[in-house]
Amino acid sequence: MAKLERSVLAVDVVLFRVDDGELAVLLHRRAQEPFADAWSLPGVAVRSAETLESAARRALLEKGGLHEASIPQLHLEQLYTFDALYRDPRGRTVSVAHIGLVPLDDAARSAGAWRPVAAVERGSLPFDHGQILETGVNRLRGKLRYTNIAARLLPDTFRIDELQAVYEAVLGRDINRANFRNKLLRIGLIEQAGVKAEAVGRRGGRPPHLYRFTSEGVEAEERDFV
Amino acid sequence: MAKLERSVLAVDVVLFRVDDGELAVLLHRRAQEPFADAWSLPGVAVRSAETLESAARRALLEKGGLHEASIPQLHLEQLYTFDALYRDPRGRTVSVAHIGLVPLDDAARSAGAWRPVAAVERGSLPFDHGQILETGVNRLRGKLRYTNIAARLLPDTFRIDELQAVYEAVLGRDINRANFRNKLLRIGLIEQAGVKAEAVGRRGGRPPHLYRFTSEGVEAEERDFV
DNA sequence: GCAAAAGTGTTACCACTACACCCATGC
DNA sequence: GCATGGGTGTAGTGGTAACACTTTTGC
Repeated sequence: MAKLERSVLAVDVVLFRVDDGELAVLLHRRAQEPFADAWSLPGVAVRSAETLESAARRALLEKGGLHEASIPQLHLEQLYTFDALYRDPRGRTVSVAHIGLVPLDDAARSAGAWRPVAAVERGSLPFDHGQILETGVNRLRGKLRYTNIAARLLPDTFRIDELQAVYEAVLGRDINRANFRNKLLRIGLIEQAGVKAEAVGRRGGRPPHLYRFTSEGVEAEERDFV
Repeated sequence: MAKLERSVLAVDVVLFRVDDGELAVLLHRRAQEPFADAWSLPGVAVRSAETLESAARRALLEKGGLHEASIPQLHLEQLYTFDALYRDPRGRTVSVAHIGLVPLDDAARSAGAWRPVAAVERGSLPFDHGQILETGVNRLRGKLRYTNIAARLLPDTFRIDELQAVYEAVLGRDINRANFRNKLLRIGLIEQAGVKAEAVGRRGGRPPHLYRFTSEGVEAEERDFV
């Protein structure tokens, strides 16, 4: 069994994006033992002079394979602190897991090893990373319902069908198009950005308006959105 | 400024109970510097061979002044991990804050230094404990809305007016008696425990039934209760 | 009987669901 | 014109809020 004399504090990051209607997560191929060559969540040990968030961004830089420029803008938030005594065979390691979100249009979407969440076998991940991923997905689903966190998965302005695709990818179910639209506008979560989107890559049909999230934070909203 | 060479992992606990219609928190009078004699949240450094939850219970035992017998039964859950670089003047200390709940009838209610949450001046608490307390209150309020966490603030069977008092104390607002009752029974959160309560300490009026929380976990409920 | 507190029912309103239909554009 | 997708309105349904009313006890 692992030795427990010294404790290490680490961070692991569950970085999400929505890709072509699917929720995807960034994985990292481990170079060293233990679990060499296995796909894991990117993570690093926390240095004594950096915050957890800094460490999480460093994990994405050093282990994530993302473009460096896109990392400072990413939305990052704490997920949960995992502390099982023997979760790491090298010794006691407490890991503060984080969730990160990449916007649809970010260049980071083309870099790194993205895998559809539905295709990741939880048991195949090393350490307790399967549990961390599961916790992350559940948290993201929950926050989508009562916060405006979807804004961090989209560009500043977007079409409503893109927004709906994000909700459907994360929640894993279909949503009625008309009601989705009516509700989000009625409660003031989003508003028209005025201009009409150019018809890039579209196959005809009425051109959509662009929308943005309203500035008022909806963090403390009391009701479900969807 | 503090030195950052070595990192310490700690836990702090926000222990709640409802006392006479008021939400109360357990405080601890610090014996040593820094902040000697100040009232703070109970907390300890995590040992390398114990889990965070064990450390949190140990904090309640060593710093909380509770009866030892009531500590193993307490509901405990992680709140958030606080990591500001200079939150502790002695050096880098990352603290995994926890929420704890004591049932109404527990003997622990008579032990320790309980203070009404509304009366605790956040700025008077040492370190970032004011922020931790605020985060804890908000989390408790949130979970009351969509989980059965109120069960951990009550005995196994209870009267509906006691349950309502818990909700009102935590949420900080009045609730309509008839609708509260109808809804919680309709959605199956609680059920009759069959017997009628004895009229101990009551001043007349129809004797109330006793109720219990239904066994089905309501953790993942999608809708607000209140 | 009267007060007090538990328990039940009623009504108006509002939000959600499902669905039909209209609008604006490409071809 | 026709297909395609964006945008709007409506009827039915069900939950919520406010409140009145009934029931069961103590005195």
